[in-house]
Amino acid sequence: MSNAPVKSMDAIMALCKRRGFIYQASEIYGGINGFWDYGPLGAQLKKNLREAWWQDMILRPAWGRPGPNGQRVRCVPVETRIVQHPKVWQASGHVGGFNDPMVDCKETKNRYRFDHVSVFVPASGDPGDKPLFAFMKDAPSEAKQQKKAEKAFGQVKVVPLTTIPVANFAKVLGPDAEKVGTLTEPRQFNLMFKTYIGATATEDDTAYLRPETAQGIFVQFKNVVDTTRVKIPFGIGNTGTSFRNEVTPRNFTFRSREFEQAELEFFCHPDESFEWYKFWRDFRMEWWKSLGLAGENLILREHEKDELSHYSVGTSDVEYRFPFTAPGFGELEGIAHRGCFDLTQHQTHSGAKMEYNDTDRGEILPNGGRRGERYIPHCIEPAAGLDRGVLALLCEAYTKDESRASPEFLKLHPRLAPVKAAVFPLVAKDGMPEVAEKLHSELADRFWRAGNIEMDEKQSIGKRYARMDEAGTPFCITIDSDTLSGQMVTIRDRDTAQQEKVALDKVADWLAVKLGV
RNA sequence: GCGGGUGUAGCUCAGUGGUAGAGCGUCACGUUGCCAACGUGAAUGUCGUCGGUUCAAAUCCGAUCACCCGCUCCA
Repeated sequence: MSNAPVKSMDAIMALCKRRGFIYQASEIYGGINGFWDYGPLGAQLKKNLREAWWQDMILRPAWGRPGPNGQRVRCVPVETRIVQHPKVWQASGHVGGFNDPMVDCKETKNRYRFDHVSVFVPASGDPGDKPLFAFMKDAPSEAKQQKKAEKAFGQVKVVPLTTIPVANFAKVLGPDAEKVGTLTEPRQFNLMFKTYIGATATEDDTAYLRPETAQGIFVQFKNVVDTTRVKIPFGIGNTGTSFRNEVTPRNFTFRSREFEQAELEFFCHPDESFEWYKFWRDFRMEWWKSLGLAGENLILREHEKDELSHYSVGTSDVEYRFPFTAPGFGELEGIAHRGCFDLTQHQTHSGAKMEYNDTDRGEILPNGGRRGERYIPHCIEPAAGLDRGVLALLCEAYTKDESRASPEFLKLHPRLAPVKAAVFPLVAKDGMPEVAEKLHSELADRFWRAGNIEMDEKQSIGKRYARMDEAGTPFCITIDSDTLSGQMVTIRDRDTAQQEKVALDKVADWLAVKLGV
């Protein structure tokens, strides 16, 4: 466990507001539960993260390194719609899976997912007038209820609450309750946003806002294969907004009802799927580390067997220790081996054939070619949350150091920092502002693709450094008397406050190296 | 959904029935010689929202919204 003190989430949120990273959505109307907007710095930070993903997953997947098959990894993008045919969500299982029935306990006010509650009942025979002891697996209620049940019945067995008729709930003792019969009948909660298509919309025109971007990829899989000359193994990436009616939006932007995903579906032959799963799992962890989430706040957690979806043979999460989850972790990205579940589901529901004709496989024919093999590809899904990524980066970057003139600052990685550099005249006289303005123009024209270059001549030099520290700007370039006399500028490093002298005409090249552009 | 807490300037907060406040930040002018320097001045609030009680409400009451914490859920 970390010895570092947990950072104050209140302080991080205050900085995010103060410096224009994150605002409450519709704030002047009192806000709206589960929605957050990005201000100027936040919008640029998130764009930089999205582009880093796009560059490292689509344009040059896995930084150009070979995959398990020894060849360069190939990925292509798609951009699919938030609104899909309603049948997409039936095929994907979301209409069922996102409608989990819940039971409430009237006594303890706790709410449980109906299919997560288990019950101790007599191993044989009738419980008579004794209660049935409900519990949550791996919760304190399990041992407590087991003890009571064994005292009442001797030999006990475990059955799911779903097998108990609602009429018998009166005999059920809730997991943390004192009295029997406090559990309500299961109720439906729809986690998908509903909408209506057409100007004269009626219930017949119901559609849903996507709860994940992945299904758009599966639905277009066949088109991509038929029109782009991709060959298995390959990936299809998709980024965009998704919606979930979270029961309890919480923890700043961590659990928002509208959020952005960056998902890759990597299609491969079933025999190679486990190797690809490990490849992507390890690369995704490395990727987040490369953006500054290094250290013990980031972990890769392999799911236990009983956590896995019924179709998945392996899933891991990249998790970050947020201030509000510490000492625990919150998920940034899930890397799932989804088998051929999704394509098979869509093949069944739509009738479209999702088989891939792999001409690199099968027996060798007399002419030297291959007979080919037809199969539904298996799929590895690294699915990242971009808003969660931004939040983790902000939390990790937030640094408090009372010994500095600017006690709060953001150690954002230069690749992600919304402002790449700032140019200051040491004092606003003696021609320094003019030199600064010229350098600012030069740098802005050269680096505008990467991010902002700012110019600031107001107030004392210390205040300007402090302002840039809070914005996470990695480099401040100061025009001083050495510039006027000897064409040298002073560049100050955000994290160390160390200064370095660089020739005025070499600043752009110096910065290009530091920014890696 | 339940329980607890909070809501006053951009941020942090004081103000418990009688004229809306402080520090920091922001802006302007002056100053400036490397880490939120200094001086002078300025702007910024329907006191979360709606309703009620009262001669009078930021303050008391009710409702509602939002955020934080716990439970629950979850990517």
